[in-house]
Amino acid sequence: MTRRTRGTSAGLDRIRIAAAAVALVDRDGLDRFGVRRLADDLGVDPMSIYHHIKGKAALLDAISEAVIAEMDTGTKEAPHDWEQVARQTAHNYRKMAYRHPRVFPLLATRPQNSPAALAALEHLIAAMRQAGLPDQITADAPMALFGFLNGYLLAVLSGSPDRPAIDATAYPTMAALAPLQADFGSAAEFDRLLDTVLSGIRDRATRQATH
Amino acid sequence: MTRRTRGTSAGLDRIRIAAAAVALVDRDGLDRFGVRRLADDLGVDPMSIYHHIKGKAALLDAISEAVIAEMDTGTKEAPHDWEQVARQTAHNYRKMAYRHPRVFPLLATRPQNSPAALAALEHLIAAMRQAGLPDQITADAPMALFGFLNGYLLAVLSGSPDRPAIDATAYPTMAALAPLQADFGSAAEFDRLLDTVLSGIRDRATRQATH
DNA sequence: CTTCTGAAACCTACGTCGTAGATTTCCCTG
DNA sequence: CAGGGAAATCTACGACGTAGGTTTCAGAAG
Repeated sequence: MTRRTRGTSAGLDRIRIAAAAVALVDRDGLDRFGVRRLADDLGVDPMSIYHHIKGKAALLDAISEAVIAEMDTGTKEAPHDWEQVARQTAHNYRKMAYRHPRVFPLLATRPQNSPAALAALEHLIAAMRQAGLPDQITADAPMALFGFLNGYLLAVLSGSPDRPAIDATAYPTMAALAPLQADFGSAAEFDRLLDTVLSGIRDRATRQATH
Repeated sequence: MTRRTRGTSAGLDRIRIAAAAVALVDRDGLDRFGVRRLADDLGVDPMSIYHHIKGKAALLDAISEAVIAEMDTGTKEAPHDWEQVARQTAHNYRKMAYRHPRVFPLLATRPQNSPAALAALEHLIAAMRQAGLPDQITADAPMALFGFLNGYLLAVLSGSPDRPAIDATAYPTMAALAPLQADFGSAAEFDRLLDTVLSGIRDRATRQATH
């Protein structure tokens, strides 16, 4: 009963494969991910996967696409204030990242061209434009916001669970401020940093408007 | 003449290995990087490398350490205005990233605990503290700045050389603003986004001071 | 001058990986 | 009932990371 006979259907398709791949990365991490292990999880011959997804690189694309698609709930509401849209998007993104910490490096590294990702961007900059923000600042906002989100979440999620203590004599200021960084990775820290980035966008907008 | 006799020195050490590894990643990319190819470049047996660096993971650590160390020129000047320090650090970081675009994902993914990296951080937050910025904002600044730098540079450097055109009917606002994103990856765009982040830090500081 | 010792390098071998190419089986259409 | 395409498996190849053993040499100890 170990293996299927040769021509019978195994019910494989892109969706099922991507879901199993996400589960495998969540469980074992990116290093241990591979076509053969994925085939084992699916109870299938490794080469069967290639009839639906053309190679390992495409598999990684499918993983990031699946994880992004899982995130797009609740963006269909009426257009709010652009800052509310940005905050909501950022928090949804963070939630997704914490659900799949070992998948996240894939998202931060690869360009995101999936419909779900583009729709979220369109929603955000449409709200900014409707609010009357200068076009150049609106055009720059996605890179500023998602640049920060990707870099910050990458640092938080791939940081070692026990952060090394700092040498107080070599780096006195860092040592003095260390207590204020004790909530590393917390929602409170995230809110502070997100506020900083959004403040920057707002500030640049008002400066350019009055100039 | 193909191979060395067995006990003779090949002049290997951690420095030479790391330099060759950086050159190999620069040339062939992270996917093609491996112990055997590195040994070929060095004219050496693969296992010889293990007497100086204990495994592939440690090799990647050595690569990122070498690239960071190459960056620390010019931080020994007198303490300037904190914004000048931040801008200088950011520009140095960007220069390094553009010199080694295929190494950069390594830096953005791994926590940076090398002395060179810590010294740059200490320099930055010392300048902020001396300028009288609130401690919490100073403590948050490194994550805000390097979060942005890592995420943004990752997007710029690993983006495909030909960016896909956007669907004007599905995403009208993005299509309308596309001309303003034409300088993707340029120094001008970088300066605008860096200004945004630094404005956010400054703005938060003044708001907290007057509050 | 001889002997010992440790380091540096190489050689062999094992299990794993991604995937190209050929083969088998099923299902659907004519 | 014939045949063709789709889905799955089987086989095989080259490359990878690295554990364990072997060889050689330089310098210290006697």
